[in-house]
Amino acid sequence: MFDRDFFARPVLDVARDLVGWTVRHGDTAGLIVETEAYHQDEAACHAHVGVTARTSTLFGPPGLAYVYRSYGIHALLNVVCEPEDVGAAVLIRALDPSDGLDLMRARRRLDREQDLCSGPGKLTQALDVGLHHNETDLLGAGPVRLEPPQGPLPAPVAGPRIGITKAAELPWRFCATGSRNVSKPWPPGLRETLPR
DNA sequence: GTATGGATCTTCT
DNA sequence: GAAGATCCATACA
Repeated sequence: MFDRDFFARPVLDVARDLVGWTVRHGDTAGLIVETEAYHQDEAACHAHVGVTARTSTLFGPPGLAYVYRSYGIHALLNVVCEPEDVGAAVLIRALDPSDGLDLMRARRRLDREQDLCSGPGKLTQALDVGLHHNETDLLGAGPVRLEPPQGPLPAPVAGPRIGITKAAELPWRFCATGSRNVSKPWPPGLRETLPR
């Protein structure tokens, strides 16, 4: 078992350390291979505007899910980080599918493993995560759960975030080396992160 | 292989 | 009324 303090740490550290964890919902699960950090101090974060009906989850207890609709179509899954009253979260951007592949294929109406969870909107569809999971606990009490990695992991690489227009220069995207299931190929000149 | 545009809806102005 | 942390089908090279 792990503790809520893990998620109360700086969001950049949590984003880096979550690479290699497992997200599980029912019979489907996958290994996290890509994350991005968002913090209220930078403009790309929803919490940047302060506490509203939409963003209140981000200021809640660490370890909760923040799920919102993107482009009117997709549900995106985040993990709330930093102490309560600080608006920050880690976006889960891609998984290596590990359990329930056939169920994922049925939900995604696709065959190729590489296409099942290689994007933030894809993985929520594959795992059947929806807006009703917003504010549920990811630490074992809710239907969607995070599980820590079994053994030591290689340090992920860091680079700029994807699909945003504000604060796009910050290198707050973290990616597992060697996975083919990332949402977008890594740019040249990738950087090793500091050891965990 | 890359490029483009449509789908669709919550939130805030 | 516009913007947006996306995905996919289609068009072209």
